[in-house]
Amino acid sequence: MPELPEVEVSRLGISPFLIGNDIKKIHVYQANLRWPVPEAVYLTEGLAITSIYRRAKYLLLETVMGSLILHLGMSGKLRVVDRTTPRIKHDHVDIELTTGKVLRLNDPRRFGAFLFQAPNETHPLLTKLGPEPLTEKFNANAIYQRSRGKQLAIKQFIMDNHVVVGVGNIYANEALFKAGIDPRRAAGNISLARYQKLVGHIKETLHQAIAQGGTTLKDFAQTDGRPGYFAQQLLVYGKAGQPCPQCFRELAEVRQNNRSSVYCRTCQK
DNA sequence: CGGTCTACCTGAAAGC
DNA sequence: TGCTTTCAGGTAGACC
Repeated sequence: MPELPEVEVSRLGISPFLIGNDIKKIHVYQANLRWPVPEAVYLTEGLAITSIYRRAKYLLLETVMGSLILHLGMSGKLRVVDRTTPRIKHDHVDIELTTGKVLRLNDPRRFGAFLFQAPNETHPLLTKLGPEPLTEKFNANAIYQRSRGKQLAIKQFIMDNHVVVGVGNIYANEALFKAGIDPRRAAGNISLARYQKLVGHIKETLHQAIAQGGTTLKDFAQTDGRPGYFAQQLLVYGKAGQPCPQCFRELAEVRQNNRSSVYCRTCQK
């Protein structure tokens, strides 16, 4: 499922229901997510959620005793429902509030996570992450320098969490198309000027998707339970064999590290 | 270290 | 129709 825009949209969607309200009880129906759910999550029962922020694709719900950490993996969804709403298949975790609302995590593939971090600590998973893509810390100069000497394909380079977080397969494809860069090109073989273009397109693409409520394919629903928006304008992802939106020649597809890359042989070099 | 590959899990879709 | 195979938006950790 979710790429960064969906996670950000989820954050915006759930915040009004959660911030300032008390956690009544945490219900873990399936503790075997990507990592076992730690007992420490129960330390937050009885406490108010003071803020919710996002780091990469992790959501952190803060209380004075520590933060609950959520990750949606490939198939996770968050919804805010009434306490009495019956659970459905793959509803694994409920964060029940004293308001009668419940933040409910549904995740068929269980690649998601529900973890905890103590106050003034950073969970080990969050310590090695690269810059946020929508901040100044992610800029052309920095990744140009970092890419020198690398034979790694540019697509894999920008999907590396140490380089920049939050660029998943969909947006890597889209941004490379907009920047006119062949996804297979060696990262170390790309000029600063082209990195400037690429960085701009990554930021723009993510901004657009957030603004439109997150790209919605089959797995995402709005956090208040309404179905999500459908198909923002993706230019190339999932469109192999169809005409390039720019030159109308057939879009090609290759696999890189087991992930599909769709690109235009003519427009991307 | 840099780069590649597997593993985790379910379900939809495609192939036969 | 039904069985088998492939693929899916993530990413840590093992491996060479």
